[in-house]
Amino acid sequence: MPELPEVETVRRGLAEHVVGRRIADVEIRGARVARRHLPGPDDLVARTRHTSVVDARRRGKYLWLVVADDADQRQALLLHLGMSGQLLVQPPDAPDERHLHARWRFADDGPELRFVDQRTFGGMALADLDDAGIPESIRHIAPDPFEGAYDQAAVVRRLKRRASGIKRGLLDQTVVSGIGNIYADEALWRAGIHAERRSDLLTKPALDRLLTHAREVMTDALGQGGTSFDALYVNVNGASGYFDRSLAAYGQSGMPCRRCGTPIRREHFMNRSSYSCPRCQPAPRGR
DNA sequence: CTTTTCTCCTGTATGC
DNA sequence: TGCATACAGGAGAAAA
Repeated sequence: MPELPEVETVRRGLAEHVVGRRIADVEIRGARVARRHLPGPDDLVARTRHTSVVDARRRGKYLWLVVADDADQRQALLLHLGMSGQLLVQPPDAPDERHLHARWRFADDGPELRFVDQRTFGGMALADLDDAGIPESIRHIAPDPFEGAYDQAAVVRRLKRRASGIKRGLLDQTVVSGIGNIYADEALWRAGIHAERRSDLLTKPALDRLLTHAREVMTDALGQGGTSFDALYVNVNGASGYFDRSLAAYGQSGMPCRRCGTPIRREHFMNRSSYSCPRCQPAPRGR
């Protein structure tokens, strides 16, 4: 479940291993992985081969390679890992992965880049960059808490106007991006707020503290290389992150709360699981 | 307009 | 043992 810390870990790997290299060839297998590139996979291949990778950037859970052609016309190769996507830097002679969907070979004949995705919720598309350097197709995605463009007071004002559960707001990528189910639960646990508390009934200071916890828990996770529960999330070298050992709420049902010892509970919410401490995060009345 | 629900996918775990 | 079902959930389309 790659969220901001996991995607940032991957972005750093791309910055180290791919930026500065010239793409010699691109191979896309099947129609699904490039389904959001409306002109089709052949168009994507034709427009990215023989370009140079000049940057690797990220907003929320989206990341993109900035590629430049010989006239220095720049475009974004926009990538999303979805649930199970991996970007792997592999020796050209490494055997194909079971769910290999795309491969980039480079003019230097060095390691190649591969997009592997078991569930294919992830994918790629080409996009134009706007004046701020953001791909046009993700203009609806709000800045994430690590960006200069992030305005926490503005996010607080938006959450203060929403008449729905606070966790929905945390997960809404048009409000604040990068937070998924894991870090939403961790931020809510740190803040002592139940997922279904109404966003507009929380105080602005409480919303501000919650967002600060969200940024801090993602900073902590980034320091551990992200969270891995299984082999589905790995960095570009195939290595797992270690933040799963530090999770206080997510996936911890039955384990004692690290603050008060009460067993962590699991509830169903928005067609997924929510984990919280019954004592530190009391459910709102009238539910 | 805002908010909610549905759908895409496949490997793993669990139940009968 | 074998088959059916639940579950993991990001994001966008569709519905309310």
